[in-house]
Amino acid sequence: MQDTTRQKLLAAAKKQFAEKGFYGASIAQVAGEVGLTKQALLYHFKRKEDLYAEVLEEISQRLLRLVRATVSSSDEPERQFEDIFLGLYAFSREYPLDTHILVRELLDNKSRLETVKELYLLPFLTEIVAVVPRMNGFEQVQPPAAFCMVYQIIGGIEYFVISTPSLKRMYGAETYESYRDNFPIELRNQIRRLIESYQA
Amino acid sequence: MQDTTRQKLLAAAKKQFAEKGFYGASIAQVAGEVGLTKQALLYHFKRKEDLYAEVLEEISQRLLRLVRATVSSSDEPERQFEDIFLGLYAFSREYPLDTHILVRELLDNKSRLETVKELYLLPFLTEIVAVVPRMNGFEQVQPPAAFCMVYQIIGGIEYFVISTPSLKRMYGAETYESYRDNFPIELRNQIRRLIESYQA
DNA sequence: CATCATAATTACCGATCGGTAAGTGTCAAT
DNA sequence: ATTGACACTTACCGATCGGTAATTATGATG
Repeated sequence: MQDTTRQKLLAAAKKQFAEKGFYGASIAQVAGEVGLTKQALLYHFKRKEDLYAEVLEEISQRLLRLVRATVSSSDEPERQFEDIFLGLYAFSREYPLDTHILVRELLDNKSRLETVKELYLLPFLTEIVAVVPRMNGFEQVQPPAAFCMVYQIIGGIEYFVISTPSLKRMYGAETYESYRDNFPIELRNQIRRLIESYQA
Repeated sequence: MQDTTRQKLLAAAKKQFAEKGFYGASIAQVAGEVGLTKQALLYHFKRKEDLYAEVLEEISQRLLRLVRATVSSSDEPERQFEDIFLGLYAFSREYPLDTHILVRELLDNKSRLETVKELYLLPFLTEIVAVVPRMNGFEQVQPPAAFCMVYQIIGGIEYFVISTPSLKRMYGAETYESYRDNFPIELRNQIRRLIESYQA
C-alpha cells in the first residue's frame, strides 16, 4: 500500500470538496494539508476542475462496482434489490465524504454545467432500476414508476447521511445515534413493504 | 404589494445562494441583479451572513406554517400525515430555490458551524414526527422509528427535487417529466403502504 | 560524469472576494 | 433655511482566489 503524493492530494481534495463544495474549497489549502504548496498540486492536476473531476470519477466508479457486486451476489431479484440499498447505506455511512460530494454535485451542476460530465450516476441508476421488473409481481411496473420507487429510497438514504451533523446538533449525540441505528431497520421495512405490496 | 429594495435584494440573494451556495454567491452580483452596488446591499445587510440568515429564516418559517396549516386542516392523523408530505412535495416543486438552500445548509453547516443557528428545522420535524403516534396502530411506535419513517419520506422528496437539473440532462426533458408526474403517485403509495402495514 | 525527466519551489499575475470609510443626493421635519 | 435621517455612490483596503513562468533539488539512466 503505497501512498503516492497524487493519492494524498486526492484524499485531501475529497475532504475539502465535501466540506466546502467546489467553490469553497481552495487548492492552496488542499496542498497545504499534505505539506505541499499550491503549485505542487497544480503540477499533478493542471486545473482545479481536473482535480475535482478525478475525485468525482473515483467515487462514481466505486458506487457502480458496489451495485454490480451486489447484483452478482444473489440470484433472487428481491434479495438483490434489498441488498443494494442496505449496501448503499453502509457505503454512505462508511464514506460520508463521498455522499456529500455526490449531493453537492446535484446542487452545483446547474452553475458548473458543461465542465464536468454529469452522467456519472446514470449507469448506477440504470443498474438498480433494471432490477425492479425482475422481481415477483413487478413485471408490469412501468419505467417511471420503477424509477420513482428506486429514487425515493436512494433519496431517503443520502438525505439522512448528509444530515448527520445537523441531526447531531439538533437532537444531541445520543439521540442521534439511536436514530442512526434504527435507520437501516426502517429502511429494510420500507423496502419489504414495497415488495410485499406487489406480491400480494 | 410593495416591492421594497430589501425584498428585491432578498429575492436575488435567495437565487444566488440556491444556485451557488454561500461561498459561491457574491454579494456584488446579488446587488447587481437589482441594479444596485455592493455597498447599497451592505447598507441593508451589514454582513453577508446576515443576508443569508434572513433568507434562511424566511424559508424555515414558511415551512413551519405549511406543516401547521396542514395539521389543522384535518382531524384524521392519517390524512394529516399523507397531506404533509404531498404538501411538502408541492411546496418544494413550487419553490425549488428554497429546497436547494435547505439541502445546502445540511451540507455546509459543518464548516460554517456556529454562525447560523441550525435549529431552523427542529420545530418543523418535531411537528411532523408528533403526528405518527396519533395514527391508528402507531401508538406503540418508538420515537427513533417514527423519526426514521418521517425522515426517509422527506429525504426522498427533497432529493428528488434537487435532482431536477441532473435528471433532465440524464434522461432528457420528456422522460424526466414522466418521472416527475409519477413521483407524487409513488410518494402517496409509499405513505399508504406504511400506514396500512401498521393497521393490518 | 552528464543528461534528463520528475517533483517541487519561489515569485508573481490579474481578478474577485467581503468589508470599511467617506461622500452625495433626496426629502421630510424643524 | 437647516438639520438630519435615509438610501445609495465612489473610492479603497487587505486577503485570497486560480493560474503562469521560471527556477531548483533529486534521482535514475546513459
